[in-house]
Amino acid sequence: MHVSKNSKSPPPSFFSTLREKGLRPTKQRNCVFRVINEKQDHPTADDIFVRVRRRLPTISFATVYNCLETLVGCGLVKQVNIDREPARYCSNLNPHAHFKCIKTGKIFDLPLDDLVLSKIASILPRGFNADHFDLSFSGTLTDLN
Amino acid sequence: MHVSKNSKSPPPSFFSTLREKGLRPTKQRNCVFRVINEKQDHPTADDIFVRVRRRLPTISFATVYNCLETLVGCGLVKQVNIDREPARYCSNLNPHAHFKCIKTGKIFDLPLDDLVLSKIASILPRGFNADHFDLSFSGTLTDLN
DNA sequence: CTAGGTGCAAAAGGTTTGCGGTTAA
DNA sequence: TTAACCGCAAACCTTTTGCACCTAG
Repeated sequence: MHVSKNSKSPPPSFFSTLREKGLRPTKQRNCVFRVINEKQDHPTADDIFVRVRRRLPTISFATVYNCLETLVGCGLVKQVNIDREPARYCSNLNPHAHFKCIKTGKIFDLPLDDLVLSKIASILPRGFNADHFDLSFSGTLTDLN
Repeated sequence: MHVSKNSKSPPPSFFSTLREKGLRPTKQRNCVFRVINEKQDHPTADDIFVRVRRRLPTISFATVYNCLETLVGCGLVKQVNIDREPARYCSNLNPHAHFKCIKTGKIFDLPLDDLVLSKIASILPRGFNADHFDLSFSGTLTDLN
């Protein structure tokens, strides 16, 4: 697994990233991308559909799914899969885990530093080459006043 | 207690665990449990249905799902969720991560020792109390000859 | 006896697909 | 101009549910 210094990369350019792959920066894709970036609350496809539709009242569900697939494929957003729940989408492209509060359903990002990343990578035996990993927790939050 | 490698009876924890919860150790539950324990290949509900049906030809899909839910709820088996794929079931109750080979689809267990477990727990900020975590990798296997 | 479990069929729910019409480059 | 994309509806696939019948304790 690739482990690098924990430098925060500049926000990816929506237009240049798509163009590099020969894909069109359509208004639907742009709008889906902006909705995910505006509010860091890990919306589901359904949440995104509702928010996008306020700006593009004719967009369809299928197009939202298509846009999400494209954006995830380009690395412009991340898909978050926790248990068997509907997929959520996340604009945080830095290495992080997720914590889901089982009382509120809210999802929190937990940043992962290089030390933790290398410890996680050390789990892999020789010959196991990971492209990708997912770490998620679920539990409750203590009210610390 | 008689214990042998090739014993066809399930580990006693099956009966006592269910009884402790006031649940019945039915032949359907027993069979599902045995199928998961016999072959450590992370079968899906569908795989389990096919294998169980060879022994209990009248068992229904819904019953397989019900049994799985019961067994997972009792802690007798673990449900493995990787990405958006169908759930898989696992008899390894020790702390472990999963590695999925993207070429073959095969799933491997990666044991987690106490040092790694405490490092993983250290990711949680104050006030985050995790009941549960999931760690999974995906990638390829190098043929090491 | 009876609470709990099974089997069946049908539905739910998230996601994907096929296709005719539209649009960005 | 034209390949890529959109919108719509229908399909897909895993999982859940409602209900009548059955069974373990």
